[in-house]
Amino acid sequence: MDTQANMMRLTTQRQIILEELSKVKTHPTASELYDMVRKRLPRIGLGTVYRNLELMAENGMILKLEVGGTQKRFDATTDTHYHIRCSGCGRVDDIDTPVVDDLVREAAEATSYEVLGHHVEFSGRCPSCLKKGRKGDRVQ
Amino acid sequence: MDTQANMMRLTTQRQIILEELSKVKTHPTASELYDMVRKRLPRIGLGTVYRNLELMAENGMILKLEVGGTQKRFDATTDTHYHIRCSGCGRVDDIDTPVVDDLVREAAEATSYEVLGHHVEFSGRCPSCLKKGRKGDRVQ
DNA sequence: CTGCATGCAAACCGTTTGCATCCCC
DNA sequence: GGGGATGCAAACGGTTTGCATGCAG
Repeated sequence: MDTQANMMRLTTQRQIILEELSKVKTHPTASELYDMVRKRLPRIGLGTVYRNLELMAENGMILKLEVGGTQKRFDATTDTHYHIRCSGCGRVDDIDTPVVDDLVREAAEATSYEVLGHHVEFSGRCPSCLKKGRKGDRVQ
Repeated sequence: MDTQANMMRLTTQRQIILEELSKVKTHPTASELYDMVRKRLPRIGLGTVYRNLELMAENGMILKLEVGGTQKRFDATTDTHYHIRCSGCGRVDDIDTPVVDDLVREAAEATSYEVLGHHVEFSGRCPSCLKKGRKGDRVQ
């Protein structure tokens, strides 16, 4: 009921933000995205990026990932899928694992909440952090 | 290898923070905990609370929940379990659902990461927010 | 006496917001 | 001409950190 309702204008900024986000398979933070977009729109403001990411997330055009770490990350792929986050460098990748809808059903039985969705986040170490050795564990 | 190694001193502050955290089944934020602890240790500093929560999380004595929302939450129960977060008020509760270890196995096969753990976070509306009606959806 | 832990306050960093201007309808 | 969108910069809120002091071993 929020999804297609209040359709917003597709301004140049919004379009380019969306394009840049769609272009990558990483899950950039707002300021990473800001840097990417700024190469094409040098005068864009950080605030505009935040505002539009928020708006597009509300309208279901993109996904706002509230994963671990300090910064929010964004994803142009909106259908439910799981993520894995590297505890070494904070990088987030998709995990190509079947979504377990049963989880929601089970949860619904186990709580007095109205269960609306779920997200699974794996944690681990990405290949390049593995290569760098087992030294530092702390990040972000 | 980090867990019991650098064992730290159990200062009064640490002990009381731990006690207060264990006392509740909610998953308090650092400043909620700060308020609770301050009733017993009026001169404690917020920094001390943060420092000690961080330390205890590193030593596996407590869990740092990096769930959605802006603030981190803490949990004295350290064995893996899932959570549900109210999109209305941000409250976080345990979900009494069997932990799906298969998830980790599947994930391990689907990625080049070294998979270390996982967390499932459900989202929904808590009883009291349901009661308050369906109006505002936005929070935190 | 020595060093880790604390209290305090300032710094930090990601995000949000107020406001004047701009641009599209 | 009017209303939403933008750029800019200041404000915000949660967390971290530097530093002088305190306290346990």
